[in-house]
Amino acid sequence: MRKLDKESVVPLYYQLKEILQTMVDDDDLAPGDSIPSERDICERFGISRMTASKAVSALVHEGVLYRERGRGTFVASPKPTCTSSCLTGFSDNIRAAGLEAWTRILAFGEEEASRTIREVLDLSPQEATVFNILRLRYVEGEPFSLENAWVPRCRFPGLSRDLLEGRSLYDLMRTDFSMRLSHARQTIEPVLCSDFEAGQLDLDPGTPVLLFRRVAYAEPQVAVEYSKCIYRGKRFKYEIAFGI
Amino acid sequence: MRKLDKESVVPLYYQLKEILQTMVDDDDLAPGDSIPSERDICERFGISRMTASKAVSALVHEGVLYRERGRGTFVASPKPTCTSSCLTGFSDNIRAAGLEAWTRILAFGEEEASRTIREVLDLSPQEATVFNILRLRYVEGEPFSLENAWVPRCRFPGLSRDLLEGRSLYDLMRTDFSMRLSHARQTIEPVLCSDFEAGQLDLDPGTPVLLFRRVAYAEPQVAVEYSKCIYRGKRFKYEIAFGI
DNA sequence: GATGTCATGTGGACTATACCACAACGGGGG
DNA sequence: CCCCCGTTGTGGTATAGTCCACATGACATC
Repeated sequence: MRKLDKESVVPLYYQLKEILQTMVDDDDLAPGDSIPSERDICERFGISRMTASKAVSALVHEGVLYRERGRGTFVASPKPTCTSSCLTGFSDNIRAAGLEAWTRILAFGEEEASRTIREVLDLSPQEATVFNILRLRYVEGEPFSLENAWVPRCRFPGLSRDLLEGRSLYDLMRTDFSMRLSHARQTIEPVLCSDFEAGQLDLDPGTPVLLFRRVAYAEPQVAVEYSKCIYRGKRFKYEIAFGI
Repeated sequence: MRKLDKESVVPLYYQLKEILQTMVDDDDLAPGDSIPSERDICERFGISRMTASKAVSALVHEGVLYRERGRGTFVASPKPTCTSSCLTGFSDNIRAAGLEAWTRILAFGEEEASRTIREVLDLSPQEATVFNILRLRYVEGEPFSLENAWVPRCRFPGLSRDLLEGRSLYDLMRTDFSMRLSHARQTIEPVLCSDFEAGQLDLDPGTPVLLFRRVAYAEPQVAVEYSKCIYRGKRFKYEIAFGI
């Protein structure tokens, strides 16, 4: 057990936090294991409980540990990192709100649909090739959302990066493929952005953002797009009017 | 200046945090303004410095305030709001989905409305008394959301904790006050939950959650409720169907 | 006028202590 | 055998005080 240096300029709680973090990293403590109680820690390291608690709190805040009142503090399971870097969008109505908006295509590829996407888009194995489009959207010159969309190749023959450049995907569906969207279903959930997403959106990694997952339908019940979109939440709020 | 209720189950630091948040929201404090020093706050509210510091820390963590050693604590620049309204049929009714739901009232108080709440609810100074209701909602036995609601006393004479116990606020509005809600406006933003919120919702502090701010209207354009609601995002996703 | 010093006020860190709510456990009584 | 009820240990909150590092402005000195 490492000791604390009470003369150091590094705060005690921070030193203690590093020690605990190391123990978790080194598997001295496995997920689900309890760490020593705060009172134990005080005694072992010769510090006050507030200081011990502060170190533990920091790790709890980072998701390394979790507390249960009356039971103890435990090592959390490693978070399934959301590196899927899947993102999507629905911001056609940004312009309708009178804001300047434009889109940069980061990647445009053709690939075999994963099982999830095949199921969501209801694709048979014969038509399981999809276009995967990763776009970064700007509003008023600021990065706004990172959008990852999949559309079945069979429904959009000849779709290419050049064709999409500078245009809205939905507009293109309408004009070039005579496809009118009828509705969409989407879910919203709050997540912490990954390093990549943070870099693209000009945020600090770990900033809370909104993840929209969407399936868009054309004609009755024909899924034509699946997308996952990360929205900056700190700067933009979504206003929704609804009937009760 | 609102007071703290030392008898409440709501922690003092959390009450103080809400007060400070309100002051920022109400523009009693503009971006760049310094807030009272921690020692000032202690004295004014009759609490210890650790408690004051904890409240300030929470707001610093949320980006509402920032500290500068030796200088003070200041109000951060607000997040620019971008509203994109989409037509949605948003179902507020969990029970309609066939799930068991119940509510625990954590606090029921009567207080003078802050300026923001007065403006939002369109209250004249003569009728600026509001009921403040803090409720924890459970779905299928699990904590689901933490809702802080304000309703004008003048519109709900005789409303009490007992009256609300075990009932839906909206149901009560309808049956006991003959008030029919027409619509509501709300914004969604992703935030990191505080220690208190985490405790109530059985989450780890810092877990990303959804913050819904809502204004509900009865009859054409009469605001009858303002609420801030924290939803667990990890387990429950909001599904929204919308036309394009 | 420029410069250095010092008092003051700020947040940062820490101690020592207290009481509470909750979970787990175990013993005693039905 | 099961259930109730203390006991014990845990984290949650709060108090009252201490010392430190840093920023600022007033003031004295050069």
